[in-house]
Amino acid sequence: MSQRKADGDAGRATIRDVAERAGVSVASVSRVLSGNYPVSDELRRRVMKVVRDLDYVTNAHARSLAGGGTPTVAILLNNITGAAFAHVAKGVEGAATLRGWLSLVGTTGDDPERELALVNLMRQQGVAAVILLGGAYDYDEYQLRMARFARSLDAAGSHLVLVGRPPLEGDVPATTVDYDNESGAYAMASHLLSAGHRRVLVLPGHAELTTAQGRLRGARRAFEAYGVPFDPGMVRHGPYDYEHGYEAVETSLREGLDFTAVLAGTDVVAAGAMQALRAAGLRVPEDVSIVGYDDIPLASQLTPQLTTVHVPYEEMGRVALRAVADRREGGAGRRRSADGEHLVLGTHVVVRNSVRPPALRD
Amino acid sequence: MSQRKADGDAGRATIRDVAERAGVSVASVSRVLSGNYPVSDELRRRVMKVVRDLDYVTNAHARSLAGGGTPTVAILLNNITGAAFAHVAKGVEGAATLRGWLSLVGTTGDDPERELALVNLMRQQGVAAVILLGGAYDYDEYQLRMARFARSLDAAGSHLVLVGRPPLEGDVPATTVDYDNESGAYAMASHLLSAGHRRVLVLPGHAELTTAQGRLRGARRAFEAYGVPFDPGMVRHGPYDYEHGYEAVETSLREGLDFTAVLAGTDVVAAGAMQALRAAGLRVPEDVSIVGYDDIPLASQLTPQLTTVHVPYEEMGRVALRAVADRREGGAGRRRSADGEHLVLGTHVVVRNSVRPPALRD
DNA sequence: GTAACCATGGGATACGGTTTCGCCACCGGC
DNA sequence: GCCGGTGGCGAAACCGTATCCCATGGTTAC
Repeated sequence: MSQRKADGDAGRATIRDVAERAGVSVASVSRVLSGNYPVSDELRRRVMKVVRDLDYVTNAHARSLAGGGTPTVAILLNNITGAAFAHVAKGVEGAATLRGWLSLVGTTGDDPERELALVNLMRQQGVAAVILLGGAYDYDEYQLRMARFARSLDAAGSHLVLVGRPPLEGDVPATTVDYDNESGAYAMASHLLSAGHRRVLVLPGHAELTTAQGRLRGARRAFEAYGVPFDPGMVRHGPYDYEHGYEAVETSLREGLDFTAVLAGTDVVAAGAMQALRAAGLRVPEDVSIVGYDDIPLASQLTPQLTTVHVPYEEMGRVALRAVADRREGGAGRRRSADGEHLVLGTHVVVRNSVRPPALRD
Repeated sequence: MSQRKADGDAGRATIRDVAERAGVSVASVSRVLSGNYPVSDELRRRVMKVVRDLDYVTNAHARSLAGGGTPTVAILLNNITGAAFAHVAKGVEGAATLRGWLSLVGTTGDDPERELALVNLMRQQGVAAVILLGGAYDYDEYQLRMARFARSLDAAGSHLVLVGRPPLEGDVPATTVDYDNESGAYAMASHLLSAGHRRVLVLPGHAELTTAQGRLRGARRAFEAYGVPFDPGMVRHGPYDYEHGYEAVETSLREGLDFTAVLAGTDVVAAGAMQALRAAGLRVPEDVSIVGYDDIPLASQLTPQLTTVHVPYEEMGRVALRAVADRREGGAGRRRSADGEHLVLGTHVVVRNSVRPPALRD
C-alpha cells in the first residue's frame, strides 16, 4: 500500500527551472509573472520565452502560502440538482468569476453532520468565505454548532454567509442573505383566497425546515386576514420533491378530503400534485387550482403554466458574494462593525394559468 | 489602495502555536494529527487538548505544498443550472466525497475561450484531474488547443477527462467517458417510425455541437433503415433550451410545415415544443407526438409524461471519477499505457405517454 | 567632479506544514 | 555490567513562491 509514486513522475516545472533556464534569478521570474515590479523588456522577453517553452504555470498552493493567491469561496448546498439552489450557486459563481475568484462546491445531502464536516474542511482550505445554501434545521444543538463555526471562520479571517435561511440568534459574525419568505407565502395564499378558494390543501414542506415554517406562517396569516378559518387537517408535511407532491394529493383524494386548490411549498411539489390530480381525472385549473413557490424554469414549462412566487435566487447568490467582497475590501477600519448583517430581498407573485375561481359544486 | 490589512488581524493558529503551547515540537504535532507515526498516548492527549482549545485546523495549502494534501478534481461545465450536467456533476462530486476528495467547479458559459482559460487555472491549482462536461465544438483549432492542454496536464501529473463528447483525435493522453449518443437517437427515431410516423420535425441542437451531430446522424440512419426518405427541410437547428423548442415549432406551424411528430434534441427542447403545440390548439399526443432526449426529471413531470432516451448522466460522473482514481492508484507501473481510454455507457428508450400513432388525415 | 538618486536585478527569508535523520533513554540478553 | 536494539521525540531540511533588503551601474543635480 505504501508504494508511493516513483518512476515516470516528471512533475511540473517550478519557478526555479524557469529561472535557471533563462539565466536569471527566481525573484526576477516572479516579478515578470506577477507584473507588479518594473522589469526591463529584455528580461521580460527572456523569461516569457522560457515560460512558454516549459509550459510553466505557477503553483497556486505555494503562491497562496506566500501571501498572494486568488481568493476562493466555498458553496455548500444539499444537492446540486435542485434548481433553486443551482441558481444561487450560479449567481455566486458568476460574481466570483467576475472578480477572478474561484469557487469550491460541496454537497451535504441534507445531512447536518456532513454539513458541519464540510465547513471544517473549507476552513482548512483558507477560503475567503463559506456560503451555506438552503433552509436550516431548527435544532438547538445545530444552531449552536453553526454559531461556533461562524466564530471560528471569523477568527481565521474568513466569513460565514447563510443564504435562504433566517439569521443565527445572538451576536454571531455571520452575514445572512434571505428573501421575504413569509410575505411571499402570504401573497400567494391571498391570491387563492381572493379568487374565492376556501378549502385549500397546503403542502408547506418538512415541519422542521425553517423555510417550510415560514411559508406555512405566511399562508396562515393570509387566512386570518381573510377571516377564513385555517384547518390544520388540510396541511400535509413532507420533503420538497415531486414524489411528495404526488403522494400527498393522491392520499388526500383517497381519504375524501375536500379541496378546490393546492398551495404547494415549491414548484416541484406543485408539479407532482398536478400530475396526481390528472391521474385522478381532475383538470387543472378547471377543477382544482394549483400554485407553487420558487419560480424555477419548470414553473413556466408545465401545462398549465404555474402561478407561483418569484424568489430571486440568482440575485441572492450575487448579493452573497458581493457581501463578502465588500467586507474584504473595506475590511481595514470601519465597517467591520456590521457583523450580524442581514440582507432581505423581495419576492412577488407571478400570475400564470394555474388558478381559476373554484367551480360551483352541490 | 496599498493599505493592506493591519489591525485586528488575529490570523489563524499555526502548528507552531500548538507545539509551543503544548510544550512539544512541531514534528510531534504533525505526527499526532496525521496519525501515520507512533506517538505515546500522553503526547497525543496533550496535543489534542491544545488543538481543541485553539480550534486549530491544518493549512491545506501548506500541506499540499509539502507533498500531502487531499486530491482535488475540477469540474468544468457550461451552466450549473442545466439538469443533465448537474447530474454528471453530482455523480463526480459524490464519488469524490466518498474518497475524501474535493471538487472545484467552474462554469464556462459556452465560451471556448473561457473554457481554455479555466483549464489553465485548474492546472495552477494542481488538481488531480480536470473533468470537462458537455459537447465540444467542432473547430480544428479548438481541438488542437484541447490536445495541448491534455498533454500539459498529463506532464504535470494531472489528467484530462472528457465527459459526453467524442474523444480527441490522435494519441492524446485524455480519458473520454461517453454514452452511445447516436444509437440512442437511432432507437428513439425508430420508435416514432414504427409507430407509423413519417413526417417528423427534427430539432437536433446547434449544428456545430458534436452532441447534436450525433443525434442527427442517429435519426437519419433510422430513417434509412425504415426506407423513409429523410427530408432536410424538416430539420431546425438551435440551442438546447426551452425557447428554441417553442419557437421552432411555432415557426414551423406558421410556415405550414406538415408533421405528425417532433423529435427533440433534449427534454427541455421537447418541453418548449409541447407548449407551442398546445398554444396552437394541438393536443399531445393525440394530434402530434413528441419525444425528447436525456431523461432528466422534467421528462416524467411533464403532462403527458415524455417518452425519451435515458442517458446515465450521474453514472457517467461516477465513472469519470473512478477512472482518474484508478489511474492514480495503479499509476506506478502497468496500466499507464491505456492512455486514450474511451469508456462508452449505454442508453435506452424510456417509453412514457407522449407518442401515439399518427391520426388519420385527409 | 562628486553626491544623491533612480531603475533593475540578485540573495535571503518567510509562509505553514511534512518528513528524514539522528539522538536519547530505556529495555532485555548475555 | 556491557552492549545492541527499539520506541519516542526534536532539529532541520525541504516543498514553490512572493517580497524585503541590498548591490550595482548609469543618470541627474549641484
